[in-house]
Amino acid sequence: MSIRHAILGLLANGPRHGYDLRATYQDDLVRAGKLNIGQVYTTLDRLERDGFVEHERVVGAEGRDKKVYALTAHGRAELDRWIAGPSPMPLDLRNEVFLKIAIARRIEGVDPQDVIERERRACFERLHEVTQARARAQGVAVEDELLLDLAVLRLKAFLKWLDHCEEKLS
Amino acid sequence: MSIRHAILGLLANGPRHGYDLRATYQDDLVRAGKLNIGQVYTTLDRLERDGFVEHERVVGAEGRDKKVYALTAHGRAELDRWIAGPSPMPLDLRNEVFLKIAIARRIEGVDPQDVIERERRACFERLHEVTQARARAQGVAVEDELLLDLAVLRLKAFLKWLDHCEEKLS
DNA sequence: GGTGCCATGTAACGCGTTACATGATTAT
DNA sequence: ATAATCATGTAACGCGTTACATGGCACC
Repeated sequence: MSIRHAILGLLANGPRHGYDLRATYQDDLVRAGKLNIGQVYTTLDRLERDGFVEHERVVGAEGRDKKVYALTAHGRAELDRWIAGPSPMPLDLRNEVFLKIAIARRIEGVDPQDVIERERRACFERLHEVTQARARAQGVAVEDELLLDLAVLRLKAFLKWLDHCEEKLS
Repeated sequence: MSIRHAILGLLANGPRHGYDLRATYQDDLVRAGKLNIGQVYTTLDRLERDGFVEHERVVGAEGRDKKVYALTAHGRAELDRWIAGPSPMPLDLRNEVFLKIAIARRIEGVDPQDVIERERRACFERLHEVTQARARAQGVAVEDELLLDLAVLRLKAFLKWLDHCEEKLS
């Protein structure tokens, strides 16, 4: 549901067309993120179908055809509702590492402690990468920093959890 | 990709049929988790198509028809490869709360600090719920505890991040 | 006779990804 | 000329969810 709301959010500051929405998303909203252009168009179709946006065909000064989308009142209400409400924090019952450990415990000849150790190594490496990226982002853009700070906190929490798993399963 | 591997993992201890796989998943592997039975069958179809499993029609003692699936050598190799390799730890570039904050900053009349405050409250409540569930799980099953411990660590990390956001965006 | 569990599926939809196709304009 | 960018789409596939459909068996 995130891309729908991201697009609604970008439209809150005025009408835009699909290609422009993608550029704004990638260059301004989530600088490290990629947004598939095909998905933008299908998402806009669905938003229009649901009455959140409406479009107008505009022939630009250059002669290019554009479909310029604008928020409807309904769309603005949905955006406000989304921003005002809390985001779900699900339990992550399908966590891949958890599943891997649980399965490893059930198979003969596989040591779950080895799995934990390998995941820990990979997690450390990842933390290192992200920390370097964080250093490079320092002072460039606040939001880039925030996203990387979140990743760092998550990875540290995960490492703590892996230690915890090792203890409890020994 | 998690369900595919979970099913391969459950088949490592011997052949099973779809309905049984789902029951084992829910009652043994991820006790808090639900697995849609339709998805089990479509996943088994795909695993078979890819050569990871093969099935045999078995008429049970009661007269019920069962399709009993077994790992192929290829499937076992894939399972081992999955267990041995690290799990991806992506950056979560589409994190809903991050998007919400970023969008809130770009819309007039919306205060991102309010968004952060609301998310924090929701996060606290969630932490409280999960902590209670954790207490109930204590001593029942180690893996139930681990999953909830992970959730607790994640929520705490997220709360820390929200505090961090509040500072940096003020 | 009905309810519930065992057992298998299909269909429709949403969201996401990759790849392909089509044109116009702009810059080199 | 031709490559890049602007601009719009479609098609195919994977994975996930909900809902629907079918039938046998067991128990009350």
